[in-house]
Amino acid sequence: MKSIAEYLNISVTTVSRALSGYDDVSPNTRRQVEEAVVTLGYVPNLAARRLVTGKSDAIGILLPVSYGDMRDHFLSHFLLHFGRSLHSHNPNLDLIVSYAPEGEEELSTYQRFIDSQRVDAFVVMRTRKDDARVNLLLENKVPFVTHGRTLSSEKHNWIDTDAITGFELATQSLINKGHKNIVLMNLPERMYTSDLRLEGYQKAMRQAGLMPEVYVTEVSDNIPHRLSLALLKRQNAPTGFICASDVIAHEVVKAAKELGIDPCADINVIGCDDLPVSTLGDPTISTLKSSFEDHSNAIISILQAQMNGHLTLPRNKLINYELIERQTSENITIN
Amino acid sequence: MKSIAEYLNISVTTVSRALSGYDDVSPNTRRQVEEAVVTLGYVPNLAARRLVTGKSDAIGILLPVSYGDMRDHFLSHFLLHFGRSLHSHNPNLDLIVSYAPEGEEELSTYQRFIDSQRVDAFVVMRTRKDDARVNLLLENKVPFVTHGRTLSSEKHNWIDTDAITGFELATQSLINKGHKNIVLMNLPERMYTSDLRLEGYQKAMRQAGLMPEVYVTEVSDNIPHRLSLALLKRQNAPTGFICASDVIAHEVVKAAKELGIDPCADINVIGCDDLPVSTLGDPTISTLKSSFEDHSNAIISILQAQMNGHLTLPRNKLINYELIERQTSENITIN
DNA sequence: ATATTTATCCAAATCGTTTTGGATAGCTCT
DNA sequence: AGAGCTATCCAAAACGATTTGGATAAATAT
Repeated sequence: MKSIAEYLNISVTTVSRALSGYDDVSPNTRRQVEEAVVTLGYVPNLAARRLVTGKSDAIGILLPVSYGDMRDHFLSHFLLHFGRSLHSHNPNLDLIVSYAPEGEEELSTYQRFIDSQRVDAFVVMRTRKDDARVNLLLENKVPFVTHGRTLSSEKHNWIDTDAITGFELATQSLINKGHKNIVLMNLPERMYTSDLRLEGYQKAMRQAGLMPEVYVTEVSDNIPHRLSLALLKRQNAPTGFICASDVIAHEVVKAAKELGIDPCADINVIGCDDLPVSTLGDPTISTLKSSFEDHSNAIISILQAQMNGHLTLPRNKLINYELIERQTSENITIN
Repeated sequence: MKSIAEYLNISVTTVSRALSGYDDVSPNTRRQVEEAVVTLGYVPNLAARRLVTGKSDAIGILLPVSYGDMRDHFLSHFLLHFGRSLHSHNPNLDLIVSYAPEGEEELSTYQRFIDSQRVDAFVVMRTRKDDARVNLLLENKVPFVTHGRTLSSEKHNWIDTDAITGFELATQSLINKGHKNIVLMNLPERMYTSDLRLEGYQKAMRQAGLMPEVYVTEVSDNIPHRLSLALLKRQNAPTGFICASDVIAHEVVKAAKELGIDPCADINVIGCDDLPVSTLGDPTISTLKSSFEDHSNAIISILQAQMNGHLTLPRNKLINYELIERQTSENITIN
């Protein structure tokens, strides 16, 4: 920048103001500066800019994955999509990815990030009902959006899938096919979304005068598999399975096949998230899909509004689920 | 930092030197400074530090994914693992993720990153045989490691899977089972790794006096599926399939099932990368696995050595493939 | 003709560190 | 006692941008 100033015999101030679009620089000099930028190949030094402005032009995302979760499907795909959206939206915004698994060091990791002003804003994934990260960020007055609601949603920005409507829809669709015995295989209640999914499921069941039956399982390892086997083997086995993740749905299908039960003709299974596993497997698995694109765009637009100070009240956005019917919810006959 | 200096009645210089571990500060003052850091809750301002040192304490990874690849399995999982390894190795190193799909803007994106000194080093994914990114980074003297070799590998740091040995091993294992008719379903030759995989396959086939037969396909959509159908339907159909990706292997299995061919008893299929798809499907798919952990650690250790200036000559590391035998390479009888 | 406004420019301060190049005082050694 | 060390400290100059608070000259208004 100094070299541009010398090259054009003007002051550094003017160069800076010309490039920042101030209106107290003549059209003529502005043009000259712009030309000089090209010929001299000037690229601003981010550290200097960040030092003086106090902004880092970066978004942080502290992944809540510990070692056991490393095959997490949702997060890794979401990350890829979010990064791409952010980049296409504003290539000058950096995405800084780091790790803060739920537990002891989670909050201190956030605190370090905040204190060092590494990022201007956060995206908080996998929100819990009562989420300490939210309080920490609110106290520090750092812009952020959560992916998922919390019990104090009215105090912060969030986006979320419309889990109630989505799971009501899915349950409804199985009810319409004549299923009487429909179970919900839900994720742990720690996450708020589990409550909402449960609510949607219960709503549909209640309306149809059916008895809700709910199980809670982690996505990992063989818990969902063992649970599926037990359910399918029992006397009055359920014929409809609403699953909080495609991975769980996949386990139900696998268990059914092991027991000689046709996962399409004898039972129906609906998963959630439209992960690759739901189309790659045989049979293909019906699922509740919400667009990563929509998630990312919603987050980014809220974030930008807040970073520009346009936001006084918290904003939020519900993303619709769409029921994708695949082989595991083909028509069947219930006796 | 100024507040610490005032608090202890010493100079800012001394505070800085105390914290940076210089030996011209007395043990006593050093202790006092350290205590003051805690009581005053001091956290260094990264922008200021970066401005003066010229280092950014960040690693950049510019993902070569365009919209069609968004379901890329390898990259998204690799990213998650690499990030975690980097973080556990040095939590103060940021990982900056951005996007530079192969094409027009690829190099200019790299150039912008280099010029703005956003990162100290790059990880370059999906290397091509003749990779312009490598030249650009070499010219700019920026530390980097490629994930995959190039034709000018001797000039830069790289890590790679030992594709020759791995694919030789996989091919060998099918030969040992009695297969005569083994095809390689390879990825496009643009990437160097395709050549090496081919070489390993050919080596094993030559040694056994068998005729190599190679097809090239992208991972995407229905190309591998159509190819599989055509191969399985023909007169003298192959019984062994070595696939450059689990996704391709999965398509072979799917095509076989569609044609009433048992993907375990009638043919054998071996994939590559040990992606979730290979264990989630039915049948489970045999695969060549290399540990993400090993990849990440190798990259990080080379990167750190180079960033510390310890490196004069380029370094590299070959990661072994391990053949994971699953249902698609169970014993079969070849007529 | 003088006062006021407008359009354009810039010197200097600032952001919070690190680094440079001594300064000082107390010891040790002849 | 004076020279040479050693241990400890620090003032000031960077780093490269933005922002503040005018300065200047030309145009306009009174």
